[in-house]
Amino acid sequence: MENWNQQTIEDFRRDLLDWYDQEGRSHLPWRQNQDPYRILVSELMLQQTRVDTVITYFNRFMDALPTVKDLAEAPEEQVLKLWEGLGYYSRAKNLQKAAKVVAFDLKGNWPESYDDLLSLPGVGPYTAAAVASIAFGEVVPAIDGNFFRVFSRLLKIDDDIAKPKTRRVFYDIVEPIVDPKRPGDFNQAIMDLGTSYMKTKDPDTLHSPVKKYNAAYRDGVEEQYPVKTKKKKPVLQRYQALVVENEDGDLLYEQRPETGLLSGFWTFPLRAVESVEELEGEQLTIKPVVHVFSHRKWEIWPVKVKAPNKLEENQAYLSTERQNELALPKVQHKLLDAIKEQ
DNA sequence: CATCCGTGGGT
DNA sequence: TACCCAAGGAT
Repeated sequence: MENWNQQTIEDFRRDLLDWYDQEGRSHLPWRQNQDPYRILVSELMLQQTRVDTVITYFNRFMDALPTVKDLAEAPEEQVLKLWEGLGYYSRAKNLQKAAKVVAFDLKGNWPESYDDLLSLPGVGPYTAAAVASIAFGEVVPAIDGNFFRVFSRLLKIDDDIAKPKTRRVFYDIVEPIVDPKRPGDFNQAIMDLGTSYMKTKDPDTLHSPVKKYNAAYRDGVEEQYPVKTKKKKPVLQRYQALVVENEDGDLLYEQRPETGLLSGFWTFPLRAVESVEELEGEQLTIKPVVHVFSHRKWEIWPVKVKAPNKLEENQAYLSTERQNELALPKVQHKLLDAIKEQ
């Protein structure tokens, strides 16, 4: 592993920020100003999600709910509808919880330090550091995937970034490198670097503004970094989706439990089946609807069945209009498309 | 600490 | 196709 002296650190900051000032993504909508609300919303949306995907969601969200008070007072149904399709929906629920803390409990006075921001729902070490540095100028590294990748290559850090304890290793190494005069810009410059010249696949280090600091490139081992253990593949689960239409043309839905995957969302009633032979009712499609989550793969066979005599507590017939109002998970949209095609 | 938690894009 | 990845956090 490399060890930079003070002069190298200062040279690196200058080269990085000079490049950032010239070629950084200053056009991103959450970089218009340093409003902590806008920064927080963008950071929650960007967790495990690409910038290109987030931009549209972010602009729509800010148009609908421009202030933290607007978000705190909004119906959760509206917040989820604005989030529909982004995934990891607990982020949306936590974001609104955080907004309520700021707007109501703290009467609009934002927590400004890393430690205080950490106490907000949905705000972990990365997001707390990002908001503290970008919105409030605190000198703290915002260690995300870009940060891990960039500095693992620059300094040849061999620790497995999939291990939680590695965050502490990086923090100790990198904390002295963050520019104390421009911590927010420093963190964002690392992100811009990590998605351009130092991206995951096919990096362009030859033209990188910090090429001369890149030890892994110098030694011809850049593709070995970052060190990261692989994830396990999703486990296959088979279901049949019960499709029931009443005399008004409404469809039977079932609300999922308040915990777990897609918690609280409405879908067709899903029943686990061990094999296709177990399917009951009239099969509606030739091929199953397949949907892949982070850790599960659903194979769903829509079947038409007769209406139940009595609805369960968590069941209801929903009109087309109501279905459009609600945020529905992607897998439910796929099911609707599949039965519509038949 | 390992696992859970969505989705879309790239190869 | 099957797999990997992308500005992580809660439990």
